[in-house]
Amino acid sequence: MELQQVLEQKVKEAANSIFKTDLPSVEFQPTRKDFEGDLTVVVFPMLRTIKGNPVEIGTKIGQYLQEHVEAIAKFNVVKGFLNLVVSDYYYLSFFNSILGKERFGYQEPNSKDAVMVEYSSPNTNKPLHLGHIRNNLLGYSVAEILKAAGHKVYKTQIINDRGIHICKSMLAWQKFGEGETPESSGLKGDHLVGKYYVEFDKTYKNEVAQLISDGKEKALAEKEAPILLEAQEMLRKWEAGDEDVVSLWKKMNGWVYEGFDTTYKNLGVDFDHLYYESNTYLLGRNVVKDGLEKGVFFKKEDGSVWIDLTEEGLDEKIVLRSDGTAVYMTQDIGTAIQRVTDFPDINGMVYTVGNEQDYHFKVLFLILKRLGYSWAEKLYHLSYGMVDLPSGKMKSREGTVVDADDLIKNMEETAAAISKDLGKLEGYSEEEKKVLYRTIGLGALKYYILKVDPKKRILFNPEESVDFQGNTGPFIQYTYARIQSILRKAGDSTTSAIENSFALHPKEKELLKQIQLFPEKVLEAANDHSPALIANYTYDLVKEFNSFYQQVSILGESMTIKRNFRVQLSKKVGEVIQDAFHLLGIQVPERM
RNA sequence: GGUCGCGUAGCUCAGCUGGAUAGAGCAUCUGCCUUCUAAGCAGACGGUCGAAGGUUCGAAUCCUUCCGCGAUCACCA
Repeated sequence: MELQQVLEQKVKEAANSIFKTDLPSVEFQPTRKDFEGDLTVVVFPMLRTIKGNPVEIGTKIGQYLQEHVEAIAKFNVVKGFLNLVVSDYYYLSFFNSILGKERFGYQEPNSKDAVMVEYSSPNTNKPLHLGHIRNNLLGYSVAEILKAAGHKVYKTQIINDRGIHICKSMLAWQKFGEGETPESSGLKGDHLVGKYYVEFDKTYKNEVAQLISDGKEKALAEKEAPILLEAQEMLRKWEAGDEDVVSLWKKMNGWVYEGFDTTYKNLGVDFDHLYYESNTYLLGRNVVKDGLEKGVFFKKEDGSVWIDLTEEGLDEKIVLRSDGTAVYMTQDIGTAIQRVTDFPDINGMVYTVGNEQDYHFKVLFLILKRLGYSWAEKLYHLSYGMVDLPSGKMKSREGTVVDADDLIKNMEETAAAISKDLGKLEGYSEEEKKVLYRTIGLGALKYYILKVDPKKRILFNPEESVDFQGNTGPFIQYTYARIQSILRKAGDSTTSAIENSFALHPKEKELLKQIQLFPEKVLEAANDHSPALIANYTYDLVKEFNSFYQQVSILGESMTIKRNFRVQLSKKVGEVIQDAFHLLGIQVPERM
């Protein structure tokens, strides 16, 4: 990075002194594997300001660089590409400069604006499923990446604890539950509540079918099924503060939270601050009233309030019902403002929500901008694709979901089975093994999901399950474990100083180049809100290391200088793997 | 219908701020455990980058049109 800046300067200098022209910019790229060199200057763009043959121009600039830049050892020109060979000395100096640095690649903590990252935000009427897992992993990872990029980060979620959906579970439990509790049934709280949500749906469907066979029209039957009317009545009571309903609501939500907590803990995600919709759903109405006075919104004859977004190519959007009650949008406006009030230092928020809500967030951000909030410019919808099954969409009501808890358990079991098969864990206690199986199982799952570009949809086939070989979490964890094994055997060479007076093996040089990329990858991932960039970077690093490991003897090297260097190089690769995986929320094992 | 996103090897994905013969993994096939963990390494096979135009010295990458898949356009959340 630094070298590239120096080179850009020097190339401009060269153009100036040789061709008497100013170059607006210089284009670099890593040299392709099939050519000699480390960094390549593309000559073609210069032809706009320098007339002549690209090979000649490249050669002249190459000569200039070789003479004036110490780090450039050699060069060659192929067509319009000036390939620069960077000296071993340069890479060794670079390595020395980061040797003692912890978390090389992370920026100074809290050196940038505070950002709030929202993720998870589930409904409280059913357990979490694979879709929530993607959301959680993405949100958590992006939060960690933003931290590493220097931001202060608040992780949050808004728990959708009120509404018709939870009333459905409550009602079904009241009718059919016979006082069942998590304790009495042995069911995890969220699963118990989810069970009654499914119960409700069954009854509802039966009632609708009955009404239809009695001669009702379908649409009417769906609106008038007695159990639905009852649920709606229950919601009204809740809003009126009916004691019995509220206390049932508290009890069942409590069960769900306990269940969620377990799942979050197992997944390894956490939150700094929680918002509950039951506290925030009334927010926003005053803001809308103010906005109405300021002319941001307008009122229709029936009293409903709207915003006109046709100038932006969107439609009119309702922000307050004619009866004065809030819609989803009203609430989100209020919540956003509330958050900035609660955490005055935040300048920017990330909403981790599926791409089915793209339109909603586009509108929300526009409204906040029109209301004149400066931070509204820095809102980001981390929109991700749905996780689908081969059979289609996951539907909780119909039971066609991959349950989060089941999936995590499955992954652990698969990891255990493979580990036992390989049998490399002699000396490990049962407890240590359990921890390891979890590390590997979760590593496989998290990597599998995070390595794909967030905006792409994922087709998850439970039959084929998640791989443990190739471009996978366990592959990377395995490399880390191998490195730790070397370090255990290396003795004092893990800390001895590095001399930079020897020739690098090509594999060593490649590794150093790859390590050098880490800081910019972190910034890029933060900028793009994409954990996939970190995953792919780590994979490339690890592949490079394994190739080195295979070809070059580390502990078997007889020259002490080289042996020490290789040990330290391996150690640093291990650190980068660990730090990179930390950004994905994945643990690394000492052995596996 | 309008808007947005996606379409790269049999499968899963990189590459997309334009640059050299488009890269990995899985699957299939071939080698490599008397040397630091074979969840590994080395190699073979496999591509009209959805299609057609355009911009450019140069396009998987940018623009237009079309096709396919998905989402969205509620006084639902």
